[in-house]
Order: sequence, then C-alpha cells, then structure tokens
Amino acid sequence: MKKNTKCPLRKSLRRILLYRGSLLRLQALGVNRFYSYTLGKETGVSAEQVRKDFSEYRIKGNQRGGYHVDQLISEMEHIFYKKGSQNIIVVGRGNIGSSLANYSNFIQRQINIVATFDIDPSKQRIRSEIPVYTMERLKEIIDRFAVRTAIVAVPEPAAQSVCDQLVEYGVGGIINFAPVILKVPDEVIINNINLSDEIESVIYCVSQACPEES
Amino acid sequence: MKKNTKCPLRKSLRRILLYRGSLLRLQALGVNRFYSYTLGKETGVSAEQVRKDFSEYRIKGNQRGGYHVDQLISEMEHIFYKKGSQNIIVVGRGNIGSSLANYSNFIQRQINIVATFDIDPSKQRIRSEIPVYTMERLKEIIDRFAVRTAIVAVPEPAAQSVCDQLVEYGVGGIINFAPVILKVPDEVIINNINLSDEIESVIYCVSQACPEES
DNA sequence: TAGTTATTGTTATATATTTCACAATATTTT
DNA sequence: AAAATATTGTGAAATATATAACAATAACTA
Repeated sequence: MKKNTKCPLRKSLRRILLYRGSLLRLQALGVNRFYSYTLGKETGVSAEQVRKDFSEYRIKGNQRGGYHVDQLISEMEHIFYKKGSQNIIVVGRGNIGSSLANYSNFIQRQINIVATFDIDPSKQRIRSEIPVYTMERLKEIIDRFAVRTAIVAVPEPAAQSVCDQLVEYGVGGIINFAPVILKVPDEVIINNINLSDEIESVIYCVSQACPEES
Repeated sequence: MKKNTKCPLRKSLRRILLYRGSLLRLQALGVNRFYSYTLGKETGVSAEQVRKDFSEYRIKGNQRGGYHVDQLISEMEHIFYKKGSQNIIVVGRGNIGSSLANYSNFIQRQINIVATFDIDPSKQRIRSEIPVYTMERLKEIIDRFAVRTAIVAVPEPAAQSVCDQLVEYGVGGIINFAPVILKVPDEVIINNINLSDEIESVIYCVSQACPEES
C-alpha cells in the first residue's frame, strides 16, 4: 500500500470498480476463470497494472491458474459492501435527476436510490418507482434511511445551498452534476462531474489528435 | 511542457477547463482581475498548481498584478476553439440522451448538439429544439455537419456496435455513457463515463472516511 | 515424480504530477 | 525616486503512478 497521504487509493480504486464491471459481464457470459491479461484487455488496462491493483487490495490469484470470476466478485463485494447496500438520494428531479432515477444499472451494484427531491411540487406527480418529495422532507428521509451519500442534480444557482443542507443533515459524500465546484468541509467527499468538461476535453484532444485517458 | 509520451496534457487539461468554468462565473459577477490563489480557492486547486498549469499552456499573468478575467477567457477560447464551435451528435434518445439534448450549459461552451439518434422511430415525435433521427441517417448527418465528436447514450448491448459505426463514419472522439468499456482503434479518443462507478467510488470513500479527488 | 511452462506477486525502474522554494519583477508606498 | 511588498514564473524536490523485469510457484506433461 502506498504512503499516499490523502488516501490509500485513488486511480486504483476507480480501476477496481472498472474490473468489477467487467467481471460481472464475464460472469453473465458464463466465464469462470480469467488471467490478468484477459481482464486487462477487457478493460484497456495493462496486465501488470491489473496485478498491481489486485496486490494493493490484497486480492490473491493462483499462480499459473489465474483468478476465479465468482470468487473475485465476492471478494470485491466484500471490499465495497461491508455495510450492505447503500441508500442514496437524488436532489433535483429535472432531466439528469430523472435519468438517474430510471437508471437500471444501479440495482446490480447495490446502489439503492430511496428518494428524489425537487422544489417544484408539480414534480411530485411524476409516475415512477422512486418517490419525489419536496425539500421540506429532506432531513426526515436522510434520517429514516440512514443516507450517507447524495446526488446533486439541481440547476447551478441552487447547488451550493442544497449541498450545504445535505452536509448539515449529515451526508458525508456528494456526487455533483451542477456545473459549479461545490465547497464542502474537508471531511466530506465530493465528486464534481461536469458534463461540459467531459465533452470538451474530448473535443480538444480530437482537434489536437492526442489520446485522453478514460 | 512535459515529455508525456502519450499526450502533452491530461490532468492539467481538465483543470484548465475547470478554471475556465470558474472564470466565466467570475466574469458574470463582474470581477475583472484575479490571482492564482483566488482561482485556486474557487476551484479547490493549490495556487502553485494553477500557476504551473498556466505555465504549461503558456498563459502569462502580470507579476504583482495577477491576471485579467476577460483576457484569460479569450486566451482559453483561443486554446480550445481554434476551429470555432464544435458540432456534436448524441446517439440514444433515452433518459441520458434527452438530458444532454436539454442541457443548457453547452451553449455557453460552444458545444453544439446538431442532432440526436435513436432506433425507436417513436422517439422522433419528441418535441425538442434538437431533432431526433433514426440510425439510417447517421452517416449523412455526420458528413453534413462535419461531426468529429459523438456521445453514446444507448443501452449497454447496443453500445459497441454504435461505437463501431461512428468510428467507421469518421468520428474521432467519443464520450460513452453506456456501462461498458468501448473498444476503439488507438487513434480514436474515448472517454468512458460510468455513472455507477462515479457514485460507488464516493460511497466507498465515505464508508472508509477517506478523501477522493474530484 | 521430475521437468516444463504459464502465470502470479513483487521489487526495481521510469514516468508523471504535485508541492516547495525562491528569484524576478510590476505595483504600491513613502 | 528609492524602498517595500505582493505576486508571478519556474527549477528543484517530493510524491504518486505506471511499466518493466523477474523470481516464485502452481498446474500441466510425459
């Protein structure tokens, strides 16, 4: 394990998640054994990197025999879901919020959206499996479902204020889709996802004909 | 400039985009001068890093006087839009595709979605500024609008095949929202965005109480 | 069962990225 | 106009990340 002062993981964590996705697909395909280079090719990562990452997370294979898909997946579950499936909420039931509420891939990953919120009361009439509440019930729902992670998908002007409320009510991790860099206390984990930036970086690289990491 | 073998930029490019977003906001607020630490605080980046990044992109400030907001923005436009605004397309007019089609922030960034595509002909009845075509017209539109960058927002099983078509028709950069790692020739730029992974990495860090880079 | 082989796990090396430190300098002050 | 000051720009050091190299070894072969 590196002496990374901030955190014992980063890029490697992202890749572990990547590997898991790939392994779930391989599992669905009925594959039951794989090698570092198999997974590497599948995920676009070098075989050495795969082994290095596994080593960091204390994932052991079998010399000459590779790794077992099922076993690896359950080891990864163990790494990620010590505490069972996670209840999360989405604030903002606009386009992005609704996309997320309808996103079918979360179930497989044990990501459980328990509620969404919107200031606009008319949004509550949305027909969906996942309820839409007004902001008044934010604290209540966070408490009831022990929500520790939330997604911010409100328009830019409202984002910081929503974020502040979430932090106040005890949320420790935020994924933010509003095009602002949200300010949070040091102990709160924040993942700012800026769709324009994601697209623009590709546009730029295309115009320069230079590769971009995924 | 670093001797990065792959590409003369990466993290720094992302941050330049980040800075630009911040500066656009400062500009709207009427601010006209800033310092490396101002922008650093705004974006959550160290002041040294800001200066280092500027230096890499040959952006000059004024010793003791800092930088001019307007001037910097136009310098950045110059870096990113040598070739004017970019025409892009979105394949898949489901939830995510529609979110993107309605996303208002692209205009400001000169990202111009000229068309969206979907196999389902009923999707063409969607009322929106941006037209919805069936896949048959993909090549025609790519050619007509000189599209070099595309967004893939189709369900997982269709993603690779859509990607292959795009590459065949000359698209050089792809932003992929399907939860698969798309395989593309080396010269094609790909940015795989996996929403589950983005969320899970935060969930994991929260459960470990360790910080995560944005 | 001994020899061969393919693959892991890890140590060493190379590269990329960030932080630190400070000289250079434009602006402000007296 | 000289001195003081705040800020940039960058080279050097520290850290993080990726690649390469190979010894250890489980599985296979004869």
